[in-house]
Amino acid sequence: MFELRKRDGSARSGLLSIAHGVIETPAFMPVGTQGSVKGVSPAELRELEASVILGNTYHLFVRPGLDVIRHFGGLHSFMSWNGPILTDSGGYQIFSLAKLRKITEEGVQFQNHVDGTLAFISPEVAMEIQAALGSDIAMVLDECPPWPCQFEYAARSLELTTRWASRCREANIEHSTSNTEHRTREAALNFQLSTFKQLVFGIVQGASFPELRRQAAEALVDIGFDGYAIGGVSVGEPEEEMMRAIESSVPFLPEDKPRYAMGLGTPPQLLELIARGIDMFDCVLPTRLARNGTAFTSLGTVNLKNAEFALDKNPIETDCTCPACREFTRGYIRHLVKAEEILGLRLITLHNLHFYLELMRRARAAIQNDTFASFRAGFVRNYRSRAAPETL
RNA sequence: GUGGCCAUAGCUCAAUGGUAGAGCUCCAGAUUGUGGUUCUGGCUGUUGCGGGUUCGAGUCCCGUUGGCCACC
Repeated sequence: MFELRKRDGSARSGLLSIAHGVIETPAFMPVGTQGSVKGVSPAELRELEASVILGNTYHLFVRPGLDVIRHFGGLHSFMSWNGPILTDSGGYQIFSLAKLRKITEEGVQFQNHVDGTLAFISPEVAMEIQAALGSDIAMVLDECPPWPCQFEYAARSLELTTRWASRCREANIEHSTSNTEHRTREAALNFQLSTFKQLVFGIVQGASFPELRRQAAEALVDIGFDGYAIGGVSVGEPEEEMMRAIESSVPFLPEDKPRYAMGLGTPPQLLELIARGIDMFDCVLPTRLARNGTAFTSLGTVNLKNAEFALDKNPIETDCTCPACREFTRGYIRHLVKAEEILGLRLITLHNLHFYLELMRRARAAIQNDTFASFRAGFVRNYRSRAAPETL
């Protein structure tokens, strides 16, 4: 259940209580696509105070597959993470990774990107997989239209996505009951999994068309979900268009349910989105950029591979309390990255996740203190990307 | 000492006698429901040195220096 505790303008702070814990919002969810936040152990995630992580239905379905996941009693047990998990439905990946997609009313047939095997995912299958994964929050299967996208295509796609959302809702209810019976045969280890009800979030699509976004939101609210995501953003569109998609969706979502902007975003974007009433985020930027040597700081991103850091004895960010900054210099981390030492990627990943999670903590505190607007303005003013001032 | 082979970008190597290139390194950039991948740019040359032949030499000839191999 979601308890909205504080508002500051349109920004909100709340508590989302789910099976494996409580999530304070606004919240950032580190992405753990294949049952692992790349390079980071569950213990480290706890130390970073990550309250929820994201797993991916598509990837885990393709590999290791449902039999293995079931054998280990679900994703929590498999990866040894006992905190909340949200699973993406795989909709986005089918469109970004898989080949030979064939979309029908029933579902999507595709060739997976690992070994090319043909597979089929329908709304019911997506929910079955997520039930087997045992995630706290499941996402509906959606079609994520590309950008740019014609109105006709977006409208037709949205109708299908809406029908799929409805089917996912029904499938979830069935699984919640049948699951309990099934799970009682599992080991005691899994008892907890059998006793909770998986939440389901709908996904607002509609590309860049405000009228479609509104239709999408209203249709989802009619069906009734535990939370509402905004999808079809961060697919290459300009930032203004992304913000417009958010602004044309949020007003039609209920106040008392969490709102999740999928796949976003840069630190300034997160604050802009919080200011527009978003509660949850996931984004690969902190982890992916880390693996390419880019670290987030309050002044913007720095590419630690750059020669200027070779002799730098400062931490990535002064006063940062993350595991990387407590012990290591920029010069050393630069060396590790240049030498392709795994530790370098890990340290920057830890730092970047810390940066994102700390940003959320500060945002929550600011909302509590009714100072969010000035906090946001101050942060954004301070934040500059050396790489690309316009985009990061 | 004699004979042979070799010498081109920081490295490993290309280049019919006709505008000296590639990969790696290095220097930068991209990355938004994952992409340790990948992609995109950029810098670098007295072609070991000195002569000669030629309209034109990294390429052919002579000398020389250095390296490697074989044989005394």
